[in-house]
Amino acid sequence: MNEKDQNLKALLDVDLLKKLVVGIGEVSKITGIPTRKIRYWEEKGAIQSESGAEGSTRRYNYLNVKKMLLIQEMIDEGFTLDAAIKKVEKRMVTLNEAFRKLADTVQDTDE
Amino acid sequence: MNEKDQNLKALLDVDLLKKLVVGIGEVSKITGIPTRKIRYWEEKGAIQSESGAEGSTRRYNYLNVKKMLLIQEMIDEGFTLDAAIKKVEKRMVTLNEAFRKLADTVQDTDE
DNA sequence: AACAAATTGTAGTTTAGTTACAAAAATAAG
DNA sequence: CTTATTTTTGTAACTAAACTACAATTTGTT
Repeated sequence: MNEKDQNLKALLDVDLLKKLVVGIGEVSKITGIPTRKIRYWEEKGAIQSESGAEGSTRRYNYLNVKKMLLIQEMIDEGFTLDAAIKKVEKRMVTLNEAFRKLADTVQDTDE
Repeated sequence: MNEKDQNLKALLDVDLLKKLVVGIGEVSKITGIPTRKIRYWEEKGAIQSESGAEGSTRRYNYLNVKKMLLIQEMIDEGFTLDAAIKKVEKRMVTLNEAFRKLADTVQDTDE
């Protein structure tokens, strides 16, 4: 493991990053998407919050928020919501995979 | 910029990471530290939430949470709260700096 | 115009968080 | 062991954030 990776390892706690889940109001502030719209997108299946049980409040992780930003981008470019969802879904496969790999790189014990 | 850095750049949106601020309940779930204790530590100046105005709710970012975890570690090792705070404060200088550098590495436009 | 897709509004309710008290444990000092 | 200090915990009364479940409006298509 080289120096850069070690620095990264010391700094970036991916386990922690995964647990940093924010409320819908915060997501709205971050992305500029109204909360009402976020809930609608979720109804449509565009995004999945970690709400767990019914009656509890929605929580979104890093990748969820990223996904919303991407969907919004697509829509701004003129795609319909459905088309945007499909496009972004593909993109997310790669991102999820990359994220998993990053977790490995950073979390692995020294070689 | 090498391939690894590029992958990292595509994946890790540091601007977004900075904005991922969680509520006190979430922090409590993540760290195992009771909310009451978190507020006490904040009174003592051990941590600083991004609560802005009075009456508003506390928000904690990645580094805030990291700091709490470190303080808890120190306490578990037998340090007093004050000693733990001082120790961790030093550690955080480095972490903050490393974080700033990471932001640069990842956010810089291609060379 | 007519239909469907997408977004927005909101009343009433639940959940999460706040402050400002005080009390109880735990640790250190005399 | 007693007193003082630090640290942690409890909780009542209140405010802020989020939820659901309706419906209405706006936007885009045929």
